[in-house]
Amino acid sequence: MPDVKHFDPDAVLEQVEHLFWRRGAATTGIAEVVAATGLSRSSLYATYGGKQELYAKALRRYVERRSEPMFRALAADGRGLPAVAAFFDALIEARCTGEYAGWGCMAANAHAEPAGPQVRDLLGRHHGMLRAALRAALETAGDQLRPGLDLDATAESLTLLAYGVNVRSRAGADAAALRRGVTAALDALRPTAL
Amino acid sequence: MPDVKHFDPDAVLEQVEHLFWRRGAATTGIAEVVAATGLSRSSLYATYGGKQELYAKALRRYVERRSEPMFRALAADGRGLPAVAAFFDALIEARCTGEYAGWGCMAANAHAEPAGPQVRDLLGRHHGMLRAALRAALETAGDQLRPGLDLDATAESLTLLAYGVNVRSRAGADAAALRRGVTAALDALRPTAL
DNA sequence: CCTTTCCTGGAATGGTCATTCCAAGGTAGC
DNA sequence: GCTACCTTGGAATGACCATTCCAGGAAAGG
Repeated sequence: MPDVKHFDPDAVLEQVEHLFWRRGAATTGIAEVVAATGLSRSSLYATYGGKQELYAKALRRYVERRSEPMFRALAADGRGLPAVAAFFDALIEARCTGEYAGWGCMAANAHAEPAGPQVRDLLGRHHGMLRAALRAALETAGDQLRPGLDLDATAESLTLLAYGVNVRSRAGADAAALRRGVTAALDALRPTAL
Repeated sequence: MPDVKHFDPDAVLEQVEHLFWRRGAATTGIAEVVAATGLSRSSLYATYGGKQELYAKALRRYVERRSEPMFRALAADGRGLPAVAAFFDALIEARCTGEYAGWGCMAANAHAEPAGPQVRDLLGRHHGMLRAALRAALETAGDQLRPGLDLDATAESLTLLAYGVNVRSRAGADAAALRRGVTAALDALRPTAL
């Protein structure tokens, strides 16, 4: 009983993820998925279900395998503000140079198109985990931060900043400009130098 | 020679703008545009061109008639930080309550889909004008700001923040949370109270 | 080595897409 | 009131969409 697949489902899903990430869900046809993966239509449908499910699975892979590892590293990094700065540096680097430049963040992109409950859950989870990671990083910042700062609200503002970076990077925003904006936001959190 | 149209082209374009704004370009069919406007296909094509041109015209209307008036008001308001706070309050109010709640910003949404040169120009213009307006407002803030602040970089960071608000509001983000995030970002710009 | 079982590939299908075309209708000038 | 012209509405068109189906094939158990 060869109930083993003749291909690696996760490797294929990664190619699908790349396709939906770059092109979006609505404008990407199954024919393109077939061409990109080399699989046949029937194998795709049998393995992953229809297009909506396929997109949801690809987005899930993106969130779990790409976003959340970065969020976990940020939350575990105990350095405080330098950790936050490193996170944003890595984000801008990933968004503006290399293989995925100009693709933006797949989760941020997904906000623009009509989404089913699965996708909506993933977007809420993405936002919640980023916010929690930033909050955790800020908690370790101690006196790197100006006194009296509301950590919850600050984490929320940095989360929104990250979404802004993601969106604008898709329009080919200048990496240096993004870095300046992020640096300004982080510098404002520091105590006033005397 | 009745070269007058039997309808108001701008009123129709506003309905089209609403449709594309809410539903996105790729997922909206011409049939829906016909149903929403009451016009016939031939009138639409004769007046506005094909779907791409129609979308570009609708986005142009959005930028010129909705975004830029707010940007101009922000740039002309001489109050400094309160002007910026009022701008963000109005933004969140518009994004989370009333007729357009959950629609996000049409220009921010447009980042997610493949765009022709016209659309790309409009997105650059949108970002540039918002950034310039924030910069102008910050210039009038005087000692409401902590000393030594880089106004260019701060304007960029607030621009990114606004895009973040726009994106997240499309996923039904809580208005109060957005307000807290914005407030934290603005508070960080103020001089430290002693 | 043969049978059984499930996966695979390509063709087939009904629906929807953007776009075009043509006859009908209404208005301005004469 | 008549003619000429432009706009309109609805039907027609060809391409592409997501999805399904069926025959062929490869691998494991006996």
